Amino acid sequence: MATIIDIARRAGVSVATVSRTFSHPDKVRSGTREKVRKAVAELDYSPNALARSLRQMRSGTVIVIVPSIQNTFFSGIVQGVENVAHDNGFRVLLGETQGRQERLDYYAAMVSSRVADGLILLGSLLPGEVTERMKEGAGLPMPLVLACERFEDLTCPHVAIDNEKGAYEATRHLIDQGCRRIATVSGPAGNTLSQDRVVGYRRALAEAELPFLPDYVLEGDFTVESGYSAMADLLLVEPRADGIFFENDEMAIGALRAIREAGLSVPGDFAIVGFDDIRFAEFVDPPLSTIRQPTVEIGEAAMELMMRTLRAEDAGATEIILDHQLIIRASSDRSAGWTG
Amino acid sequence: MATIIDIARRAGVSVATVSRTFSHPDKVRSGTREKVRKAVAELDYSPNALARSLRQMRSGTVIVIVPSIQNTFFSGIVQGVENVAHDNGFRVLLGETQGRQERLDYYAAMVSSRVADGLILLGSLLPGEVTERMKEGAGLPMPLVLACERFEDLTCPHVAIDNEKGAYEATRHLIDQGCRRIATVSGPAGNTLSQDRVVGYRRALAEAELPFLPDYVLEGDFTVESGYSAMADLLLVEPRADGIFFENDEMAIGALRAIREAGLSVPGDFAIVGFDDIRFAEFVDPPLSTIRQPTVEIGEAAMELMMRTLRAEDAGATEIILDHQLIIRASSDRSAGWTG
DNA sequence: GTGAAAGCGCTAACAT
DNA sequence: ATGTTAGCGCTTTCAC
Repeated sequence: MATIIDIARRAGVSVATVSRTFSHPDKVRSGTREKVRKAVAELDYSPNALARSLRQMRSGTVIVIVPSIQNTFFSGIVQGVENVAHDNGFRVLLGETQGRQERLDYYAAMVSSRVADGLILLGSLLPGEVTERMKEGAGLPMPLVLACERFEDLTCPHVAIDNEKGAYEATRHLIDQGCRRIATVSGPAGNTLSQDRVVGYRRALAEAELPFLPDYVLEGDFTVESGYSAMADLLLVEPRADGIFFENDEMAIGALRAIREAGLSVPGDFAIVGFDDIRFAEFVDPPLSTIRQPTVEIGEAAMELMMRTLRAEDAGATEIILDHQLIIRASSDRSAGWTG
Repeated sequence: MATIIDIARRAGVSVATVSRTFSHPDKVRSGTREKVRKAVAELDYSPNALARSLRQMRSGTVIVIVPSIQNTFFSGIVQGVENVAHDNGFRVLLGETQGRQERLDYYAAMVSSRVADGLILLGSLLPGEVTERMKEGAGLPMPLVLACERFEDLTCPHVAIDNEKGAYEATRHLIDQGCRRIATVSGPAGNTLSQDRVVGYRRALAEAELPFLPDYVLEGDFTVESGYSAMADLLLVEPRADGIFFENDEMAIGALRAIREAGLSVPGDFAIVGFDDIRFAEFVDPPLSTIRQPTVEIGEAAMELMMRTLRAEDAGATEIILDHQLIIRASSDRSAGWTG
């Protein structure tokens, strides 16, 4: 495997010139550049990024942490991250945690060992190292940007939508459709994003002077399966709800099955709204109303914040809130019946 | 940021000893080991993986290439890869191509520049570098393992299921359910995996002495959207099909919507079978019959092959074929009506 | 069991 | 514009 020395020898120049040809081409005369390019082609050389990173003390790589690549919601965000990373000469790699702390800590260790320069977190987990530092009241132990989730007591650049408002609008929409007994299926209790959405749900109820009933608040974990079983539980609650706000689309899709199996219908018996607008949302029966998040923009903003952090501009506690959008489909449309 | 020298100084030993404490603890007396561990804790040291990789000439990282993290099928495979990687002290990172050649080439370049040691490919794309070398009749330019897809003229370790047989069984099952006019929606034409499945479909037809009608073979691209539009086309074909084999579940789910919108039913008007058994398959209406692939096992086998390749054991053209399974759900069950 | 030292491939400061 | 060289942090002979 050819090294920079081989190229230098072959091109009849110094290693410094070869290096410059790659990093600062404008500082090399074009004739020289040509000689180098020729040698590179002949020997099929490609620079050793490890050596370069070691020397430069930065890897030029960021890792995006997703809870699950099975969750169809993250793709747009990753796309956005990559757009900006590419413009800045950075690589993007993905890590999947499957909700396991150890897995996240494993990726965090890659930053500590300088395999990557920073982490963009899409999930609801924080590296153990970070949690410890927070307790000590110290700063972040590594460059970190949160996309979507926020954490109590953690000062960290962060981009998201206004979850409280999104949930409020979803619930409000159900009320406008004539629902009066509105339930919700939330994410895991510790999840701030989920908590924010529950707050929005309650605000909409309060504003419409509808009672808040604890029995109408079920806890899920954002999976289809949990939506199915939460719905099974909800079917037993009297009086029966007539509208349900699901805190993500996957759970809503799981619930559709439970409702179908019970011989009930949507939106006739239950008007339904989800959250995220995943790709399947408009293909289920009936097509799912939902809150669409601007995923690509979230990713772009997150990577911008990461770049600022890495340039030591200290993005600090910068918080970027982007706009969401209520998408009305048949699952909540009681005005015209529903034809699918 | 502490380096190995800081630790050596603090522990009162040489850098060699510190290094050995991490890499070959058995070659260090336990008392010495303890001193080192103490210094490490005090200075919050973590070894610079770049320096280590540079010295060892291997990065200890493999990249798994997925076409899209929106495709819910890959998660299990990644899980399997990680199981084996972890046992071997390897890191796993993901790269998403979104079907774009440039993106794949970008990840391939990470191997050339020694950021990663090899690539595990889940998609239907090959790095440009590899394609070129193939034309020259040369060997692989980098460690590569194919999971799922195979390529003509490419000698490369590879793990998959028997796609031809899976498709045969799916089609055969439709025939057993009484279907006589069976259509199929394939993947992109160039895709070998898709070609293999079409072959299996045709074999089942031939065996049952059913005619093969080109009009009954539609081309999709494995997305929900393409399933929807292929189905829209298929609805216009006379005589109308009564059974359809979709080469993946996503397309089948898209088709369900088109069928619904046409006022037709499944499995009454069309019995349907998909492929992959993605998580949503049993939650759609009606639940989808499908061919389940042993995803975790595929990933494990792929990483085993990668390890062999990296240990220069030259896995060569090793091919591992794993068992699939026909999952029968309501979408193809005409024996008992369908209750969802 | 432990230490001294060479060197992995590259970049950047300095010299010419 | 180009060359010389130190050194990034680590591992690994080779001595002792």
